[in-house]
Amino acid sequence: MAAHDHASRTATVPDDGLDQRKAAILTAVVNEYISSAQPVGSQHVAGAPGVNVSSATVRAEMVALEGEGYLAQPHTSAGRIPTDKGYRFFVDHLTQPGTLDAARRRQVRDFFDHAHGEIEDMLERTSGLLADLTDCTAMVVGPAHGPAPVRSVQLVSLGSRVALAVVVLADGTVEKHPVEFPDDVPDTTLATAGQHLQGALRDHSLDSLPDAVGPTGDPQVDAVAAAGLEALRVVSGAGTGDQLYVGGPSRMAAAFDAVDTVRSVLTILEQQLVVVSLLRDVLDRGLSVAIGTEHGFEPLASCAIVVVPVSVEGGTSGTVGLLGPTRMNYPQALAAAQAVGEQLGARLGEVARS
Amino acid sequence: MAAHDHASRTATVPDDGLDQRKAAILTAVVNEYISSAQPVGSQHVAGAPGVNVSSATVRAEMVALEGEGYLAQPHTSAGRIPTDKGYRFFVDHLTQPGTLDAARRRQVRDFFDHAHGEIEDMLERTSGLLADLTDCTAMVVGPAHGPAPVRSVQLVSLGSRVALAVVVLADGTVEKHPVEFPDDVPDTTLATAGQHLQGALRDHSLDSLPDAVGPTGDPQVDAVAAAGLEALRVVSGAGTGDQLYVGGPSRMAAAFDAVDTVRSVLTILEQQLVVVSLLRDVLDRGLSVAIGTEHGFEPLASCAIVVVPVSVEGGTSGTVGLLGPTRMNYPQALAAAQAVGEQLGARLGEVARS
DNA sequence: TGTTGGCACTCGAGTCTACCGAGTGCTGCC
DNA sequence: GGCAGCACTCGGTAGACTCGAGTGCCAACA
Repeated sequence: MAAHDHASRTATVPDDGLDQRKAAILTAVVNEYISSAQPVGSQHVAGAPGVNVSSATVRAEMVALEGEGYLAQPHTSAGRIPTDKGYRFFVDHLTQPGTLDAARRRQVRDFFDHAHGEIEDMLERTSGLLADLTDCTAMVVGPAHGPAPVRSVQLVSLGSRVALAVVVLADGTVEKHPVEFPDDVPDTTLATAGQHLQGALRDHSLDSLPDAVGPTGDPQVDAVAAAGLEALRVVSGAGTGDQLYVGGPSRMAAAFDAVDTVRSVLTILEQQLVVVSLLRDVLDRGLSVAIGTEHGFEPLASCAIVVVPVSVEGGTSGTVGLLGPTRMNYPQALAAAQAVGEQLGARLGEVARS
Repeated sequence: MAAHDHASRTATVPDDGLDQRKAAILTAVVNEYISSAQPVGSQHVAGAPGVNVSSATVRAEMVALEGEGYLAQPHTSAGRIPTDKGYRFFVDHLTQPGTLDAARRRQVRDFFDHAHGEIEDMLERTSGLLADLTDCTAMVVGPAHGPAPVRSVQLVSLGSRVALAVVVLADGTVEKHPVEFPDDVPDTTLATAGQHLQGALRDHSLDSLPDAVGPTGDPQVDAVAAAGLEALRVVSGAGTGDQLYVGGPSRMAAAFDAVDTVRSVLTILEQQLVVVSLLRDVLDRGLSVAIGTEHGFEPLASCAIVVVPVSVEGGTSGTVGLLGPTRMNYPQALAAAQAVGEQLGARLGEVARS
């Protein structure tokens, strides 16, 4: 109780803070538990740098930390493990911005130096990179191309009554959707309608498509153009810009030893929509790390999520995320996600700007 | 030994065969083991349909089957489990072509009735369907569009020195690749070069691109066109046609209880190239089922693979496959894969033909 | 001669016990 | 307030034991 009083009344940092020694102890417990996955005993902590007191004192402090909810004991006579609140404090106050080690920094640089080809490929490979860097499952959400202006619209005939509406956006993405016609459409009509659409839509964004394109005088062309516009509207609604790329889901199998946990986490990861909205949710709440139940998504209660927005040209679009057990290496994960997110944004910006 | 002589000398089916009773016993063991995942004892088998003998007789036959390599015993005083050879015989001789049950058949029909939109989406969702049908991990390899003729080529400007080469193929797929130029290229030059390429390449396939397109008289246009052609060559080489879609990898976590096995299998599944060539390998060897070590790929020794080629318009391109534990439900898996493969082929054919 | 009931045997799985030791909470001394 | 000392707790491991499903063998039988 003395310890408790000390913490709540005379702590160095008044309110949500812990005095320096408690902080050092919490840090030691978190670090040790992250690397060993075993409950941490007072002896180990006493030997840690920054904690120059005996194990007995550490024990007393640990009792206090447990009372305040930062640590938990799986059972009496076991060491302590951090609670979600403990991790939260660690992430918020005990870990400096942190940078990647040299090897990883080079790996990121090399990757983006050699990144080329289609944007989708690059996002996919980026998720692999991030998984490699952190040993967590990585999630990359492609930039929503809402604001990207249309560069080209084309109707390509695939058959007498089927065409493909192909639209190229300024960010280098290509969207397409099949269009079916009730009657045969001659190639010339298709081409004319395509050009008409292109003229009308160029530099619009998919988010702000006009309700209709002006008449051309030829009713058949108008009909075809209207059908094409409809297809583009579908594309814009489907929002393939929110495409999710998951890298290294197998890492989740290494993170847990209960096969049930693994299965349920993998099941979640298969649901793009769920994952994307989960990431958005976390970001919307202004967090970059969601630990345990903080994201309010029960099935991932034993996981932590790291999210970093990708900003392209000032605006933010796209997300880079990491999923791992709550005892993940937060500093490293954050640093890696930030580095990759930054580089990715720069790279995407290049394409858009060039 | 009497039993053994009986089997090897006087069996009804002379060579690779088993007499009817042994076959019935093997069938019972396989079926029981598939559904229970527990070693099967002689009593259970004696009660199975088609086996009207006592457990003692079953035991004698089991000894023979074990001697011939169809069954194995995890340890003395445990029941028998089928060996890879046992599964093989079961698949080859003891299971009739088999059809899907009504509910699943309807599920497949409904799916393809409502399948629409982009081909990639459909393939992705098809893998999900197949996983749902079989409770295995499904693999769908997109049709290589080697033979599909080019319907449209376009160079779209993304910046003064960057364009996107976009090619639409008759099968409804769209490929693209960025093209960079050493100098600024005016839009008109780009458009002219694009049209020139389109004229020269239309109805070629990506597999048989010409070495060069004829000169236009304008050297800058020629240079741009050559760069565009080069980009298309990259696209053709990259062969996104062999794109792999993996559905329901989480099912592998339910199939094994060793988390290590799960992890290594998932790691394999993340390597597109490995999986695609594995499937191709199995098909090339004329198999539709590869059990255990038959595929010669060590890390998947405890898995079985079911492969069905997808034939579009007579020719075969694309593959659907299933990955599960060796004790998977082969008849159902085969039936589902065949049904889905067939429907998928028909659907892809429709697009190509229409 | 093939089939069967009977029987002794095997061995994994589960239960119980004892023990070890890492770790705790407490207490009294400095 | 910090610390050494100490009794205590309790999970994990190892060994003894039991249980029972399942086996292999054998003698009897149709």
